[in-house]
Amino acid sequence: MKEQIFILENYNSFNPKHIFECGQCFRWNLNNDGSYTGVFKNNVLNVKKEDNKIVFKGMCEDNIIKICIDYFDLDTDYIDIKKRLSKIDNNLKLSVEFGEGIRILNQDLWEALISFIISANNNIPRIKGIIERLSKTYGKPIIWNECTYYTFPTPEELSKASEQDLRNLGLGFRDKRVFETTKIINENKGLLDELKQEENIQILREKLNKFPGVGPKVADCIMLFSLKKFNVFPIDVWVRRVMNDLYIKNEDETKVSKKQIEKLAQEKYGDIAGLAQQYLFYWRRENEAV
DNA sequence: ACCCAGGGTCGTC
DNA sequence: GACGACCCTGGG
Repeated sequence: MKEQIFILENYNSFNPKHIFECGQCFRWNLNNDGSYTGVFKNNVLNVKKEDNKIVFKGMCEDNIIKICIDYFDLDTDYIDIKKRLSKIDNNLKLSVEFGEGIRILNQDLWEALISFIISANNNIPRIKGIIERLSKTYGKPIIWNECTYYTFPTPEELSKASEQDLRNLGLGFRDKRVFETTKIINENKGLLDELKQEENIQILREKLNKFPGVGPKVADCIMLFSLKKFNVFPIDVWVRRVMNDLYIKNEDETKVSKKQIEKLAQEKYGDIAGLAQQYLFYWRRENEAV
C-alpha cells in the first residue's frame, strides 16, 4: 500500500467535525491541525477541510476515490435532504443549520455490530477506548507517517479473545455479549451477507435482535449506520431528551414512552427519520445547557 | 470523597 | 410491560 490523495473542491454539506462528532462512529480522532484521522476496513485516512476544499489523504487498499464515495455517502444529495427537513418545523431548521455538514457514513456491518453492542449503557470516551484496545490487541497494524494504526479485528481475529480477555480490555458486562455474537458470526459464515441483502426493516430488526446485546436501539443504529436504512430512528437518552424538550414537554423525560417518540418521528420525519435523528442528536449534545 | 450518568439489554416478576 | 442489575470511568 502507498499513500493516495483525493481532493474535493467546492463541495457542499461536508464538515469533518459534524460528521465525526455526531455520534455515529468511534474511530475518528481530532488532530492539532483540525483534521481528523480514522481507520475503517483496511484503510487509514486523514480528512481535512481547508477553505473550499476537502482533502482526503491516506493508506488505502483500493482506489481512494472509490473508497471515499462509498464511505462518505458522496452520491447522496444532502441539500435536498436538508431542505426537506428544514420545512418540517423551526426546530429541525435550526438543528440542520447547526450540523449542516453531517453525512451518514457507510460503515462496516461487522464493526458496527460489535461497536454498538459495546455502546450499551456506556459513554462515548469509554466506548472509543474499548474499541481502540480491541483493535490494538486483535487487529492488524498499518504504518503511516511513522505512526501505527490498527484495523478493527475481523470475526476470525476477534474469536481469539476469551470472555476473560474481553473483560480485561474493559468491556465490563458486555464481554459475554461480544463473545457470543462473535461466535455466532464465525459459525455462520454467510450471515453478515444475508443481513446486508435483507431489505425488509422488520425482518432485519428481528434478525439483528437475535444477537446477544442487540436490542431495539442497537439494531436501529446498525441499520442506520451500516445498512443505509435512513428511515429508522434510534432512541437513546439524548434523542428522548430533545424530542421531549421540543414536542412532548413532559416534566420527567424518562417517563415518556418509546412508542410515543417513535410515532412522532415517523409522522414528522417519515422516510428520513434517521437523518433527522442525527441532526437532532448532534444539536442537543453540543448545546447541553439549552 | 462520594455520587451519578452514560448512544441499553437481559432476566425476572 | 415494568423494574432492577450490570462493569467501568469521567465529571460534578
